[in-house]
Amino acid sequence: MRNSHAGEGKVADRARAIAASDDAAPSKAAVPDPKIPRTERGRRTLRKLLDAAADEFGEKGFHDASVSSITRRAGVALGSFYTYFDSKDALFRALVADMSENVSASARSALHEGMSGLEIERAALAAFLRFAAEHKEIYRIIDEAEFVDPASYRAHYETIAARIADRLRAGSASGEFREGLGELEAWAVMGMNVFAGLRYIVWGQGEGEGEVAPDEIAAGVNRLLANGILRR
Amino acid sequence: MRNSHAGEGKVADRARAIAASDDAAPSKAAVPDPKIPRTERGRRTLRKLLDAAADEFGEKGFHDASVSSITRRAGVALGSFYTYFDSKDALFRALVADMSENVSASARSALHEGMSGLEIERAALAAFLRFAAEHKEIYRIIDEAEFVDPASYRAHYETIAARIADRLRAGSASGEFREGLGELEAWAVMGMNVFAGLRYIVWGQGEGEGEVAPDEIAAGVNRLLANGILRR
DNA sequence: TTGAAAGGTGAACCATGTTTCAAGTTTGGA
DNA sequence: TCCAAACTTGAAACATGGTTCACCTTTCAA
Repeated sequence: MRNSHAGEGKVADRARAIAASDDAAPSKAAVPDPKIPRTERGRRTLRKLLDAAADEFGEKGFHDASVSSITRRAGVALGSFYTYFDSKDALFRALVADMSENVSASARSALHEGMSGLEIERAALAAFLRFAAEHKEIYRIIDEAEFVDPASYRAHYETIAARIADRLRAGSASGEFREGLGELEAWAVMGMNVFAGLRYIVWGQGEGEGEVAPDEIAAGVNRLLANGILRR
Repeated sequence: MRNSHAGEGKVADRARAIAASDDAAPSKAAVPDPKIPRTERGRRTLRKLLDAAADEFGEKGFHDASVSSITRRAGVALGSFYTYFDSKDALFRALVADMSENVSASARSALHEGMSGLEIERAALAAFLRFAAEHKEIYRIIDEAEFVDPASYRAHYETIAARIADRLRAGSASGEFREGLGELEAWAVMGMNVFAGLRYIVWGQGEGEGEVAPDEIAAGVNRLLANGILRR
């Protein structure tokens, strides 16, 4: 994990998103969690903590991660942590909310006007896989939310499923998809996507490396989704 | 959780499976984890501990579960726990191995000679859903294995995926399924199944109850799997 | 320039929970 | 009937790590 590519970037925008943006935007009622810093120095520290936390949680999981280790990574004193978060849990929740939002946003931005229903599903999956490749922590963090923050865990999947269901119904309405698609199918689609990402992005290829491109995976899953497995 | 239906049964067979069966069967080299008891009393205690642990882990998750709470449930002294397990982790591992084995067995036993490829997939899913309905802890326990016992977690899904992949390839070979089905499709199928179970079995219906029968769910997913979403 | 607010520090406090242990009690084969 | 092995017990030793706190430093607006 650590720094897959350059140093900056990566979680930096995550941090920024949470830590009241630098410029305009009147704080949009912000996430309740991090106590928003009032000075530039404060924003930098919060950012360091969030970045360190994402790495730490991604590597060790919630319970093996420790606040002191996080502050150590961030190069900050233990006590400072509590200037920004009420608890280890609060930090985790902030991270979950943010990651959840980021995946959605990422998928959303991959969709364009004029795409067919099928293209939309393929593009959304490809975007998700690319996001996961860039932020492998997402799986561990979301998965662990099942235990640390069940409400967010459920909300995460229900939100995504709802969005997929809407798209499927729209496809049925337009005549591109068959009738009768709904929630069940949406959950099935989501499951396909999540597991494809687990196998090929998070765990990578079994043996002699090789990296399967997100687009190939998305194409394969899309074909299955379109026509099923029956020979026609 | 606790006692959905009658008292006995449920996890009892799980316990028995691990705790060297009462009757014949020369201990089949047993799981390395529980130190196999030498007396009848010992076997009873081990069984009680395993049952209590399955409930406890299912309800609270690994970290919030405590050894003392487990022994309390089991009606056994704290110290006795260490007569049977080296650690809390060891107990958890034993449970994961066992549950994993039980799901597989359950699905396997639902398949009969002469079923078509499609029927096999439907039956396997229906069996899995029924099993999950009876042992809702399975989701939490397997999911938590990602953090507590990563190797088992991976092994669990890889084993299942491999089995599905074999069935898909067999279907291609027999001409029932289209060509080109393989690992990717297997993972996608597994994902559909897992998420369908999460949504409809573990989380139940969103609003006004109603219980969707495993068979209905399996039928719906099976139709998607067979023909996809495109209108034909 | 200045001082009040914001931020930083880390030792110490605590709560929790795992594991050990020395001393009984029960079991079951001889 | 007998006793060594198996099993039980629960208090206490330990380990870990989250959270607090009293005091110090930096920031920044006036």
